[in-house]
Amino acid sequence: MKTNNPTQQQAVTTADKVFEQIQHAIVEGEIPSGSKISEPGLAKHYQISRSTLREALNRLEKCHLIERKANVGSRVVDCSIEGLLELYITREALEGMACRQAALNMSDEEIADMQTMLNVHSQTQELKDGVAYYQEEGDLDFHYKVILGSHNKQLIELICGQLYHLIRMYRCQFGMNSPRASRAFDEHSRIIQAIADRDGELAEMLMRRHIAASRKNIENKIAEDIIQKEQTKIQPIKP
Amino acid sequence: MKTNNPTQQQAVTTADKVFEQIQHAIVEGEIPSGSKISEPGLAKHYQISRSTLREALNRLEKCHLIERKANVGSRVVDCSIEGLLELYITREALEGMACRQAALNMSDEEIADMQTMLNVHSQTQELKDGVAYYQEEGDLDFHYKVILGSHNKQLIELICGQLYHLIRMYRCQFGMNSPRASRAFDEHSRIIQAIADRDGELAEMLMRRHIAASRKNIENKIAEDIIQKEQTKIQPIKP
DNA sequence: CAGAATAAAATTGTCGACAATAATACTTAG
DNA sequence: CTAAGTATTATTGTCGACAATTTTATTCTG
Repeated sequence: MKTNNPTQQQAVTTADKVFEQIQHAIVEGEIPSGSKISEPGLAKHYQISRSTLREALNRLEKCHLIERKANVGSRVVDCSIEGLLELYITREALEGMACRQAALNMSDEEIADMQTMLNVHSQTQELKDGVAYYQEEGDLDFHYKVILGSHNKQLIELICGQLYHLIRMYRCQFGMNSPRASRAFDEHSRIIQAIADRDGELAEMLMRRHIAASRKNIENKIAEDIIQKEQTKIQPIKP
Repeated sequence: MKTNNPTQQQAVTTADKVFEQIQHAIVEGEIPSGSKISEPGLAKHYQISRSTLREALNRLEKCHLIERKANVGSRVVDCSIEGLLELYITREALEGMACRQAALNMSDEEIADMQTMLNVHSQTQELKDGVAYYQEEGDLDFHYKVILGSHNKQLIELICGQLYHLIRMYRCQFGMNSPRASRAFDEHSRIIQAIADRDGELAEMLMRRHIAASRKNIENKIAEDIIQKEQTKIQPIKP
């Protein structure tokens, strides 16, 4: 599974590597959301000093995966339904604008590139017949391309560098590989069309509807699965 | 001058205090934008160990005031015109949405509070007769209240905790205490009205126009002052 | 004299130890 | 037996030193 986003430059320092490992562990739920983080414990577990662990924790805090309080310690953010909805509202605002900017700033090559990508996804989708694959990889590919297409460093950093880690975490924790594949495909198609037409206003509107629809879809699913959530929580590394 | 934003909890650890000092120094231009940061130098200057300085640097990186490269070091972000425009576009998206959410989620007391604030500013403005005061303090007060009124932690953190430090930095570096006071006042007034009417759609639209207008205003001013910019750069702490 | 290769200096990353603060266990008074 | 206060333990914050890497200075070769 391709979990990493395109903005993240390659890890060179050991703090970077440990950061990625812990990030993965949090996103996948191996370290449960809401749990307290023991600095000595984690440092020992990853065979590193506490200083470099703290360096890694700082990066985790940067992408909002943990929260720190002075003289008390760090906790993994907990995944509440309200938090998820707030996240999607924020995403709607940012990606909507990114999509508008993409319509203005993307090069013709980038647009052509995205259209061919959509065709590939289309075939894959026909083959796998509406299975979750599209949602997992294709969906992220599409959104990343649009965001990068905005050519706006602020937007790219905020969405790819920060929000999307949280989104992936929520997706894992709440187990949503939503069955919106075919409808999402149509929506993606129309968005690309608007971008190709250089119609920023329409592109933004469509992207916002796309995300809002996704949010409402999730809202419905959660009401069903909410009881099972407590049981599916995976054990932490250190009990 | 009230430079701190409302989300920032009180500094308790020494790293926090040094962070605030450096933050102030960067925003005010005492440490020039684009300059390299010497860890040993700054640590000696603030009489602290390099470890706690690095802790402070991590927080500065969190609000996008410095950038780090592995094994190379930190630089203060440099204030380019493109960067400023990108920042305002991002702000337009986020604050627009915050304003929409404020219209939906603010309590009646909060709204009343904001209306009285506007009256106070109105009088102050009449007294000082359109001087920059309104832009400096009143404008920030208004925007902070709207953002907090969204009751959305994601939006609040992103805007108040991150973007606004950069915005203040740009304001200082480019010396913009813009003379849009009276017009901005009218715009604020209409936004509050939309919020009071619980009209989220209109509130978002008005806020986006308000920020877009501010952006265009800046765009014009910059073209004039751009030559003087290099000369007005203040000396760094350590040469 | 110019440019590449090498050596020296400086800077960043990592480590282990100590100090300050918070959480826990225990003692003692009511 | 409960509750407040105190002592103990554990955790976080800070420090100085060493290792790894980059930058600068120097040397050597064409």
